[in-house]
Amino acid sequence: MSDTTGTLARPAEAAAAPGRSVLGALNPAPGRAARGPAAAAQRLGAVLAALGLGPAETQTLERLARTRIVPAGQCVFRRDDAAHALVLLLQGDVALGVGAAETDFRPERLLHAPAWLDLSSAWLDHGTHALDGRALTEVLVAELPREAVQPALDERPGLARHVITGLAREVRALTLNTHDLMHKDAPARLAAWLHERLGPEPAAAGGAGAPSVVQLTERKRDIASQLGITPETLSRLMRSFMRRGVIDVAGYTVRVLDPGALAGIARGDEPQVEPAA
Amino acid sequence: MSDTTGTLARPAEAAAAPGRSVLGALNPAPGRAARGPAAAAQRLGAVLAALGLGPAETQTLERLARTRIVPAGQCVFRRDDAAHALVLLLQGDVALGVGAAETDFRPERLLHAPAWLDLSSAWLDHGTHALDGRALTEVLVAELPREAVQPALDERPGLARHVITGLAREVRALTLNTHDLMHKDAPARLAAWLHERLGPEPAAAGGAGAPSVVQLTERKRDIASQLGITPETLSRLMRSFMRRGVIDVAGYTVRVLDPGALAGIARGDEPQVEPAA
DNA sequence: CGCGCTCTTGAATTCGATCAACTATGGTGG
DNA sequence: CCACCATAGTTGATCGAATTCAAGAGCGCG
Repeated sequence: MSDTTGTLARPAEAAAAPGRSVLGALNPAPGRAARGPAAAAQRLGAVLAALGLGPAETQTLERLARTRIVPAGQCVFRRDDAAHALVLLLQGDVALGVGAAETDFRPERLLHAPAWLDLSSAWLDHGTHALDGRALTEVLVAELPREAVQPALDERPGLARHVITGLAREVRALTLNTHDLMHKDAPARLAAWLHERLGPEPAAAGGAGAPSVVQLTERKRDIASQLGITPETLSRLMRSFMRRGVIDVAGYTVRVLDPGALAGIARGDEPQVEPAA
Repeated sequence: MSDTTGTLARPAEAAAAPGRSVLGALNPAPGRAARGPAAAAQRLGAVLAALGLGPAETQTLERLARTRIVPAGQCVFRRDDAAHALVLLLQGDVALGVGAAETDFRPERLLHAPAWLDLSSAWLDHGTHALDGRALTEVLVAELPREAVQPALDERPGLARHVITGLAREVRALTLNTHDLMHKDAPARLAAWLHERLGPEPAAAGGAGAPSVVQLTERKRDIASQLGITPETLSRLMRSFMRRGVIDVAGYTVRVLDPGALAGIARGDEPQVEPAA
């Protein structure tokens, strides 16, 4: 098949996207969590700051947090576990989804540090985590017990504000996702997913000067799982887009040739015509 | 078809479920919103109290709120409208969904007063409402401008706590909904929906003494839309469940004959066998 | 009564899943 | 070094669930 070859066995960890903005400096040892209490504490402070918290709030939370290392493949938390703490992902990648064993686990969302793993469950009485959290790499997490955060919240308005904003963002993302699942078909969802990871490409004036590239950092089966489709369907869709000249796929590298067409497919208004040739 | 008849044209508004618990007294004039500033203010206070806010928080919010009446069929807010305020539903029913005109509007969630209509969007910078909100009946809403709520939040910890809890509940509901959409088929989703509206029926010892009844208060097409299926499929599923002896449908009244079987279908572990006869 | 609305039922169709090879890659151990 | 195996992805054939299209039935209302 011509030159569609690329590394197949795994998405190259070394090929991770170059760190961007403030968070760039936050990935010192990719794939390996910071070892030792001192390193963990330092990392916690950096992550809290990166999430937009002020120095005072950061210090308050640092005192409450308990950090924990979870080896790759293990569960960070299980759904139906009582959620007594907010969970923050300091380092590594975690999949939120369902499934008993490491096999047959179906990820619904993938998170990369730094990010909140579960900012909501602990606030609900008798709340449990809604999903399993499974470490994809070795992972460093911080847990903030609700009982301890509660009073801190009352004293530090900035903290409450941060929690509210984080939750609001999550509500928005979930609402949009739900909408897509209900009303968009598989091609539209994939196109939207790809288009979203393009970032704001400011209208390259030149022709084929700098085609936008999306590097897939996760296995295709996990991407498919997030989109609510099977790996087979994902593969067929990729090929279909390729035949239409919208993208060019080589292994885990996707070059987007026609962002406009991609957006059209994502909106669902594209008539799905495919050249017979 | 024997006695499956029932009122067809509309779900009888008068047949609304009997008011339950604290909220029973909150529906004085069903179908018609409280008229006049005084009535609106009183209703606002009652709703805030019913939502679990203390007297101090209630008074604070009462001062900030602006109430508004929206006639049936009109939009309470449009998606892509800038969201500058939290929106609270004081009276009436609203559908959250998408669709330009009153026809071809696809509801994704239905809300009955008292409830938060949009507790999240206003917290996001440049935030817009994620969905259209369309009044199904004449509706009374209260809007709490974010700029005004913000400082109140810093002074009254109970307020922040309430917002956080509300958002956390929403995150949980959306997460579970997303999960169902991705992994459950149509019969399972419908069964789960029905089972949820059964309420905690405490194991009726008697035989066919008091079969649990679910009164549908909305059009079946709207129920289907919420479940992400077509009205035709909903109709077929209802009939299928009926043939299996799980439920009995008469117009907008659904009698659940076998809650256990319903739960089984909802879990998806039921082998979908249907008696040939 | 006829019109408009909602729901129902049937037939045809289509999208995506499932099942089953087969290819490509990387790691392991002889 | 190479045979061997495990894993990831691709491709094709087939199946089935749910939508679409089309027609009909029940009910309320002017």
